[in-house]
Amino acid sequence: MKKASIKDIAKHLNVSVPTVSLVMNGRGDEKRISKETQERILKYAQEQNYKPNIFAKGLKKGRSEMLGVIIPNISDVFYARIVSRIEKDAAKHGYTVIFSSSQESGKKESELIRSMFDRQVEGLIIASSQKNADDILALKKINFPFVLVDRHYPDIETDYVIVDNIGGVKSAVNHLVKCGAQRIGFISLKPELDAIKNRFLGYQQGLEDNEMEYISEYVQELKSDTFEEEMSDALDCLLQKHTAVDAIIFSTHYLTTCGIRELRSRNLIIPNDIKIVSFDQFKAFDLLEPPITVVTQPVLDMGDRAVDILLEKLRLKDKVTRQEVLNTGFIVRKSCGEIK
Amino acid sequence: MKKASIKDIAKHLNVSVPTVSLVMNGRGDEKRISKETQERILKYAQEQNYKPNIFAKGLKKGRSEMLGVIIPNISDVFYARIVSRIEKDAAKHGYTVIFSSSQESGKKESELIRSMFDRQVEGLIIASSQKNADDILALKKINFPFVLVDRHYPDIETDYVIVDNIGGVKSAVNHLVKCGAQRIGFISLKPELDAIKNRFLGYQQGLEDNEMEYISEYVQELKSDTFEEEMSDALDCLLQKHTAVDAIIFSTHYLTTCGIRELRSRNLIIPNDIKIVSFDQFKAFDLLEPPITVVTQPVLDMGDRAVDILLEKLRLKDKVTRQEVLNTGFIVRKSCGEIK
DNA sequence: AACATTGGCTAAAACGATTTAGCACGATTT
DNA sequence: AAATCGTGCTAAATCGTTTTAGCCAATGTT
Repeated sequence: MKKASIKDIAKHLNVSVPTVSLVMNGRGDEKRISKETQERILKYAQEQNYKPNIFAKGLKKGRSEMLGVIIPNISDVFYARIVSRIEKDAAKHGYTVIFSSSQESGKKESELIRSMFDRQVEGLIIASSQKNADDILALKKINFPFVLVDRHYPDIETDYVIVDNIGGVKSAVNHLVKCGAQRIGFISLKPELDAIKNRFLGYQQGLEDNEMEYISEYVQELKSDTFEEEMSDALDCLLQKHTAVDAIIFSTHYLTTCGIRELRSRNLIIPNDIKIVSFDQFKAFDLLEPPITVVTQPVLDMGDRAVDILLEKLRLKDKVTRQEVLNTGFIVRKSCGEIK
Repeated sequence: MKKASIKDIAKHLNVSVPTVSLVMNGRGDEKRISKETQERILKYAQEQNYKPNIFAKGLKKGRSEMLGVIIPNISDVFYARIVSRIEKDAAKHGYTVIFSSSQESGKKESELIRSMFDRQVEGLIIASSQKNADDILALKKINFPFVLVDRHYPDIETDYVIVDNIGGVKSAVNHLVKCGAQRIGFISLKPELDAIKNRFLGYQQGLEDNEMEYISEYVQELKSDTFEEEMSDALDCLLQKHTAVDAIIFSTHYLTTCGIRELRSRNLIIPNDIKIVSFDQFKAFDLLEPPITVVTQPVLDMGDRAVDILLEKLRLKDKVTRQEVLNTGFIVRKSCGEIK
């Protein structure tokens, strides 16, 4: 567990430093180092538990064998699971991952990109705050390998892996209609992220497909940092006496939990008084009374695909961009009642 | 966003490389470089967005400014939150964090320790599988700076930050007794981890403090990879007709969720038929019917303290070991009924 | 006038690897 | 006998920094 340098090895075996280096890098045959010498070197290196100094190697080769991952927030399970998958996949290919959270701040994200760049990561995987088009453009300009996950910039052509938000919400609308919903509300966030915009589009298109009227009062958009205070008013709007909705789609898991708390405090019974669907999975949703019907996102696949694409980019060094839109899943539970 | 080396800067300003280096490291005054030269260098470096090459620096100084974090599983919220805090704290002090998950495997953990060591991290924070005493001893032997969090080796003197598991469970027992529980069961894991052993000890001591008899049939220990299948039998044991328990303490959040599923399927009403307390918080526990009373762990504090201790160790390079046992919290909800 | 001090820098070595170019020797070819 | 080739290695340069030792000119001291 202590440090033997290539010099120590060379000295001890009476060979030159380059000879050791070549053999250790499997270039012994190519450089016609005799089998015998090769074996001596390999054996002794093994004994000494020799590991090349990563800084020396990085300095010479300009390669770090590190990938950077930037996400909004590691304590959100959603991102934690993506990262866990990325780390596992990257390790399989000899890459170490360093990650950092941007806290949804464009400025922090920008700093992180630069800092990772300075640390010579070979590629980046970014779930962007979407407030940082400048850096994304800069990365693209210098042809630095990166892949966006979950969040992308629709106006910038990049590699990305995202989820079919439109389709996901449409499937929720369709299911609610089948269960007899007539007036479907939509509680979402201020449409700062493309993903959120698309969930709204999915809602609209879902209504259209089912020949239902779009009523703007049925849509409530809360701020992501104060939704807990705003939820009550939002529900008031949706539940006004004469035109009360009989179903609600929540566009994120935390809106769902927050909304359920509020509905409970109004003594509304799910699904009798109101049916609900959550876009985005949360672990205990099956434990609630009633269990909550959800649109699920293919979290692990996103991690896998992002790494695949990044590694391919690293290998081919091409300028082709690869885009993937993954399908959502749907788990029917009791929060929408029965299909009629 | 491109690369200017110290050489380029030196050449352009007609000064030597060391001069630039000294100024950039704030040692200009100490080395009596004229104010004027210092300003020229700083200004131009700024313009060129000069960042020292991290490999060259690391090579020369033998310092990486990286910390390694090894945890069982990043997709467990508990560890995700710890890591998020560690990352934030470390960044404040100029350290980058690299982390990896051991998947509770001693072998994987050992590989990770070695790989991080090879990557020249300056210190490690480890939530150990506790199957890897050898490496921990080896690290200790060479006086490598590391801190254990959440999981420690009671037989090895190291720095660590853990939670008062005994006290936490005792507070659960006390509360249940106050609510009128007479026969308290305990559902836990096979005692492979010290933390789990201590939760059991807390249960025993809690009973003792309340002058209740310890009945071994009231304790069920499940395997961590098959607890879902075993839960049903475990509950059967606790709920045998004549001697059925009237309260259960679950020793982890996932045992709690699993247990609740089973209790529901038996149509047992919480807290009327049975009272429950969960050791370890889970986000939706307040949303269940009834909301679940929990023993909370000071997750963020653990992250903070671990980084504090590690940085102090790095600074002082002493051999003193620091141990901290953090207190648990307790949130009373309705799953234990009312205090009588 | 000889010596010491200060100010303002720089030369050169070092960190540990990789890479390029090429040497020395014997064997083979012409 | 000279030229060529193959074998098995090594010397030296290089990557971008930091650090140690010390140079040279100007000024101050005795």
